[in-house]
Amino acid sequence: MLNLLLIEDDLDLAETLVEYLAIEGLRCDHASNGMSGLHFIHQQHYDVILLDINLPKLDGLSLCQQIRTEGIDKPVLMLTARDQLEDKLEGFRAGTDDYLVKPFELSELVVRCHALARRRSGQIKRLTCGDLEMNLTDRTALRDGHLLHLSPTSWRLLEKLLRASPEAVSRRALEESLWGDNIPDSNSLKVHIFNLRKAVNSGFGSPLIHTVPGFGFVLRETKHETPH
Amino acid sequence: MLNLLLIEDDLDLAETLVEYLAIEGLRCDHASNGMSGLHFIHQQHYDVILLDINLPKLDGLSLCQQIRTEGIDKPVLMLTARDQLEDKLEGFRAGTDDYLVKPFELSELVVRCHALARRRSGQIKRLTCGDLEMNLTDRTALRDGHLLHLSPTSWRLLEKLLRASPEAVSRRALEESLWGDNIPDSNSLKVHIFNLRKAVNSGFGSPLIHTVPGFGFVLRETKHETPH
DNA sequence: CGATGGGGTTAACGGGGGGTTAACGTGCCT
DNA sequence: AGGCACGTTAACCCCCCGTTAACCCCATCG
Repeated sequence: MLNLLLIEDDLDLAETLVEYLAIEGLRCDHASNGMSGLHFIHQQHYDVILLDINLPKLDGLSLCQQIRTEGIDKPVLMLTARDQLEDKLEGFRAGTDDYLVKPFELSELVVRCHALARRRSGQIKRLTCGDLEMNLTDRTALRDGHLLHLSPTSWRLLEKLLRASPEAVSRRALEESLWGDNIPDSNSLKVHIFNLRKAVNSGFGSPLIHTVPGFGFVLRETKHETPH
Repeated sequence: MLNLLLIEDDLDLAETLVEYLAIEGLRCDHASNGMSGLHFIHQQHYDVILLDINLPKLDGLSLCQQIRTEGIDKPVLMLTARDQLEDKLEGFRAGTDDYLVKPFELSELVVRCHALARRRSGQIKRLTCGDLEMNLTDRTALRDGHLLHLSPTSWRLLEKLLRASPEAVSRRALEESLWGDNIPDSNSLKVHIFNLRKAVNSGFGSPLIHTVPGFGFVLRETKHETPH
């Protein structure tokens, strides 16, 4: 879920926006002047910052410039009634990422927020299954929030299984994805699966890696038990 | 210098645009239909893609969707005469990053291009990660307020890692950013990483530079460790 | 019953990835 | 010349990790 910060001195407009954004499933804090907005930004993480230009205490352009020189690289979307070309150019010069002229359609604001957030943090490609999450870009794997320690091959195995999930993967396919054409004739795969199981299930309740007898393995949250 | 691709079937408009962009110092290739545009994208690196929606062969929306599903994450800016809300929403749904309605001011297009391309391409003058901060203008690096002494290559290494942070960087990419095409076949990178570590971690508690086994390195604040 | 075979577990070994150190050369500064 | 900073290279060490071969469990079947 996205986490936004709205910096806007028109309280009516702010309230409307926050409410609407909530309906659309976006959390949104609100600051009513520039200094307060700056404070919020330093305090907490936001995916996108919605910034009015006419603000008391510290105007939007200065605020934007300031956080940029501070090295804060958060996406900024300026919301303002100023529709002249020179205003826009000034906004971008100050370091904004997008510029929307009031009055605007709420739904356009929402999709632009998503676009901005995706470009910055959404470039991260992640695979998940239950409480297991694999982050391809920073190459970390987490189970229930805890960092897992995976060897290179364990990593590749898990990636393959996760990509296929909830489908099962045959031994053959797994071996091929690890070794290509020349597959060792030993039980190497078994050992790697074993290690992977140990790493993924270490201390956690339900196992995620299940074996499919006579075929291969699956990664899925709950395996249907059929009492017999 | 930015490298753009314009996909637009109106040849007059295209020519005008390309010329104007050249004046502003932006290189711009031109494709006159969707299929050709796709070909260009696969062929070469672009910083931003300018995309018309009404296109012969393959329309802009489909093209955008397609490259997104291919995992191509380049910034896309849609240029179109369609100004209705629903058109815009459709554009963003297809995965565009920005949407500009014709006719538009050329200078606005330029600043939006820069905004889209800015992220990893250098305009940011100050990079930080935790208590580490790097000031590109006066070429100083501080850790917890203390000045770090970095050799030129250590500096370049750190900059590369910092720009990518919190993403991991492969050994290959690091070597290429240091030496370009002719990479030494020795363990030079190892030594430089070692020196950089010494400089960055000198006397401080948590290390910031982590190795990703079998891949490369990351710069990030320490994550939660597993309870064994 | 014992044989068989698929799957799980464990430990030993060996190579290599990665870390560390020092020597050498080169350019620069005095 | 001498000193210094820096990049490169080679040598060395350690321990992780992949491989392998055992062994174990247990189901199925003759």
